Amino acid sequence: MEPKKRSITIRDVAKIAGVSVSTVSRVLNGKVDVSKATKNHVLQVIDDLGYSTNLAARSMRSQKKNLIGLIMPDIAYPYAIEVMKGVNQAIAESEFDLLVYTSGDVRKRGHVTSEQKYITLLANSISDGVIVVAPVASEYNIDKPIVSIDQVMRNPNYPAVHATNYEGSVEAMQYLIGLGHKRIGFIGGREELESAHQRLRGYRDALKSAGISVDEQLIVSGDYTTSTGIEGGQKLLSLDDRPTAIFASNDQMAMGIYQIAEEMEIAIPEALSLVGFDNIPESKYLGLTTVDQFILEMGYAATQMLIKIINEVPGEYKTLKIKTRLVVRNSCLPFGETR
Amino acid sequence: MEPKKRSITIRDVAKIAGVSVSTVSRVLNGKVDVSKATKNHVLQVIDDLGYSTNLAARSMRSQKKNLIGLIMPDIAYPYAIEVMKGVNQAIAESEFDLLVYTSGDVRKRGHVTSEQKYITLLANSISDGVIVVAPVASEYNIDKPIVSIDQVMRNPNYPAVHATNYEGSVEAMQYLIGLGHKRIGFIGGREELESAHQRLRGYRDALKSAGISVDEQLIVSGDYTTSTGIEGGQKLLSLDDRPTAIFASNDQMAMGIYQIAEEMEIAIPEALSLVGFDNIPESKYLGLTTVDQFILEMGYAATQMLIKIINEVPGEYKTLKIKTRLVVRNSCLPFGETR
DNA sequence: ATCATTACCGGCAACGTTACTGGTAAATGA
DNA sequence: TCATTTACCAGTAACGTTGCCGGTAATGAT
Repeated sequence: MEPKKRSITIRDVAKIAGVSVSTVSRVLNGKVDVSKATKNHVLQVIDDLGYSTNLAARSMRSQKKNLIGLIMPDIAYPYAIEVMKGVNQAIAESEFDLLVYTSGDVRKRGHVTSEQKYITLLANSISDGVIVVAPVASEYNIDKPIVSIDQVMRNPNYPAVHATNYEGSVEAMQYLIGLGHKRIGFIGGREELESAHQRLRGYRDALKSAGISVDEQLIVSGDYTTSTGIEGGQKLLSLDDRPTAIFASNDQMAMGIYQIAEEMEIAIPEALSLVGFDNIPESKYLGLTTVDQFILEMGYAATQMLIKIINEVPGEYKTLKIKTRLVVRNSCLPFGETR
Repeated sequence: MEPKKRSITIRDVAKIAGVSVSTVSRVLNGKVDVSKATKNHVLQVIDDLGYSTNLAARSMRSQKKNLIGLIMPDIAYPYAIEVMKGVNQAIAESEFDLLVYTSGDVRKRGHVTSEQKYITLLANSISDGVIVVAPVASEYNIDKPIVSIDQVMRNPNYPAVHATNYEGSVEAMQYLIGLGHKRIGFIGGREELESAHQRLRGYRDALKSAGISVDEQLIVSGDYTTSTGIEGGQKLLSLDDRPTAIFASNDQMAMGIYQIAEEMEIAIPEALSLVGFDNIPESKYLGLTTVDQFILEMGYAATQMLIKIINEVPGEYKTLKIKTRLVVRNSCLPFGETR
């Protein structure tokens, strides 16, 4: 356990093996200009000494790092986890390794928008490319490929993978409307994210085309977290003329609604129909009807795209839209039924 | 989108700001020897140019990196995710950032045990310390602090955080035995992990002290994955004199048993009592009775411990045992009841 | 036997940063 | 006023690695 003063360097290996530093480097990188005998010998010494190359130094000197960075605002929520699974899967099939990077709460150090800072830091330093989830900035100061997951606000020039948020939202609403619901509440997502806007737009448009006027009272704001789901649900369910259905713009907020509804003794689906968005694994257990946006697949696709860009395989790399799908479970009932 | 040839370096900043490189470095690191005027000016230039320090170079030169590495064999299973949550929480409260590292399937590159290789790589390169989850190697060639989660096989000298696997296993078995079960199946975990051995030992000992002889037929092997849960369950449930209860040595394998039991039309808990280990989030939804080993807390504690070691706060850093707790849900029934 | 080619390897510079050393001008003390 | 401290800053040497250039010995061709 007593830490060594200095770790073993390539120079140590060279000295012991009786060769030059560059020779060691060459065997390390599988170059041709080295005889089999010396190669084996050096390899042996490397093994004996327990040498391992210093990533920092290598990455500083050479270009290819075989490392992909994944940047997320937080790590501990189902959406993020699903993305990671997808990314991880694509990574496992590739020659790359994954570096998941989270700064916890990025605001803790006093910078309000340090997202960019972290991205540049990571990207310019040690990775070949970056995947950024739910990006809030519109531009990044980067000399490396970057692919974003979830829609990008202003700058559509970055390659991105995202779901058909608008269409999915419309479909969910049509389902609810088709069940006969007219007073449908809506809980919005994080303002800074384009997905939140798209889903709200879908909500409004679906109502309009069904000839139902939008009651602004029924629209409350949230930020995709469970707690705002609870708050929003509370607000909506305390209304004098409370909604008979709620469309939460993600599943996690829908989970919050389950909680507050139970607390207020409003049965789902008997007294309240509920639809979510995302289809996180928990929804299956909850029996929540939701819009599947294939998060895992998005992570997978984004990673594949990034790898292609890094490896410079030719092709057009633009936004990739993944079709959502409504999965009906048992959190909804037709309006009027057993109410 | 057109990548720049070279990223902006500290030298560029220095040139534009009309100061020396070392001065820029000093403002970057908050040193004192720099006037307010120049400091602000340099900061301005940095902002204008969108400069960000190259982590690799910095980490090569200086000692402190403010980065902690988390190494896991895989990322996409509930246990790992819970650990990450805990680690992430401790990170958020600290001055450190987190680097989650996974090599996908480490075997894909032909090295059977590259776990060590990856750890040394990461540790010696860019982090101040490493947390390794479910370690299989007994020794690491590292000059940085290391804390392991889950029990370490042979070398108890590394500080580690782990659950009371043996005691938890005994408690689970006593519960099952207390319900009147005598033929209790067991599915084991990954051979290389100490936790697997401890849980098996608990199984055997509990039976012995209850005066029940161990039927080796009832012990099948697994590797903590859902699929081996299915296989093991199949084996056990196809036995002529099949068990009335199964103790799966982790929840994920228990989930596999739910699947195979449903397929074989064996009702849980009516026809089969089931107990797991871990208490992953899914278990709550499944209604699985299981041994909670507070995974998240383990991640949290391990991270705190590592940070203390890195910051050299004095104290004894040995193995920290976290007490397990049996959480009873509804996957078990007394023997003979509604069978 | 001579020349050209090839196989192999060592030396040196550079990547972008920080630690250290030391130097100059301003501020302070007598 | 002069000496001494202080505040500030520039220059240089590393950190561990890889890329490039060039050099020697062995091999092949004639």
